[in-house]
Amino acid sequence: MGREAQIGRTAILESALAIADDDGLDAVTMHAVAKRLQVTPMALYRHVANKAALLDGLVEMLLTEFPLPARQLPWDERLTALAAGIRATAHRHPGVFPLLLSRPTVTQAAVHVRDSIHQALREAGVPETDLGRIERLLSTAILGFAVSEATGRFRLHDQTVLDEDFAELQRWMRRLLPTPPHPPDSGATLA
Amino acid sequence: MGREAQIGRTAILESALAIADDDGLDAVTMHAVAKRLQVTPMALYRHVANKAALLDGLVEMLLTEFPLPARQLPWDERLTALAAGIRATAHRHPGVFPLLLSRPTVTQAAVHVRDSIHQALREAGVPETDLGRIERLLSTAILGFAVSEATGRFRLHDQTVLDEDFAELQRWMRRLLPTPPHPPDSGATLA
DNA sequence: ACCTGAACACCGTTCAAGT
DNA sequence: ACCTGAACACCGTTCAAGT
Repeated sequence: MGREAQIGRTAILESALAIADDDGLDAVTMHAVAKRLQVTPMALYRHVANKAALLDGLVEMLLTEFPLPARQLPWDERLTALAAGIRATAHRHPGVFPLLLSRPTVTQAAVHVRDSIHQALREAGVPETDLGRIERLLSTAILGFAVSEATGRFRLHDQTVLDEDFAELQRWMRRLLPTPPHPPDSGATLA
Repeated sequence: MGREAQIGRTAILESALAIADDDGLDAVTMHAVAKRLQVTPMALYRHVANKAALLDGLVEMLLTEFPLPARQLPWDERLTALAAGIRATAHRHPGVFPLLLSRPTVTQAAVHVRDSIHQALREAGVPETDLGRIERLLSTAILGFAVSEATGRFRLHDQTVLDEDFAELQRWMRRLLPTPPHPPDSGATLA
């Protein structure tokens, strides 16, 4: 019975991501992915349930790319690094990235990202009851900006302008959180 | 030669919007729109250039729905009302709304919305050089949240939770702007 | 001027058949 | 177990033809 598999779920997702990066999300069709793998479209259905499942897999790949910052870093640097990493992923994969704004946090990788933000907010002094809300609003602001860049909503503006926009957004994030991340390095903190 | 037109651009857009509201954006096909108008798909091409132009038209319809608040209102109430109106449009048209996050501000209706925000920010004391940046960040945060609701990213949360999320987002907006909108009504302001 | 009919190259997906 | 071939009901869009 056995027959050595020519393709697998990972190869399918990698092909689909490459197509999306090169030619946009609309170019990701079952036919196109199959062609890139030198296989018929129907061969894909042994490895992914359908096209929706394939897109879910692509989103999970992006989430896995987000660089979770080391726990040793101060919480504000962790938030800043995570936001920058998310934005970098949007720049690398503008075709797939907008899908992130329509997926609830249910997969493993998505939960890890959220937990990382929760932990940083905890250390920032956010009360436990507010963690969910603050995380939703912060991640929505970051995702909204990154999606806008990915889709070309800001296409009339120079990259330098958008970089400064993002820096300002980062400053807003900091201003909205309760406590300063580390006290100004004066000896007063020892008193 | 003349032959009385059976359909027009407006009827096409209204049909397309109704289909999107009922069955989602993917259900908006040239065939489906034509069928609803009791016409062949090819008849549409006399009134819209192609499907992309039809979707552009839908976005313009949503922008026209945004209720621009009266200029007599204090600027903070204007921003609050505009944000609430944008969110209400997302709730009414969840299928089409996410397209707003991929369109630059070029059409007439979009420019009117942006100008309305610019004027409110001016009265808030935002320096002229910062108007563009602040407007982009504020509108991105509002759109990001509304799109998240429209797509179902927050589908695991109750409506009451999301209402409170949005209220908190509104408070953030206020906190980030330079001056208080109207002095606290104590006699001290007369001194 | 506006709409139709026929046609084309695509889609996603099924089913039975091959190895 | 995995892949293929044939098939189906759709897509967006063209072109020439009808009124």
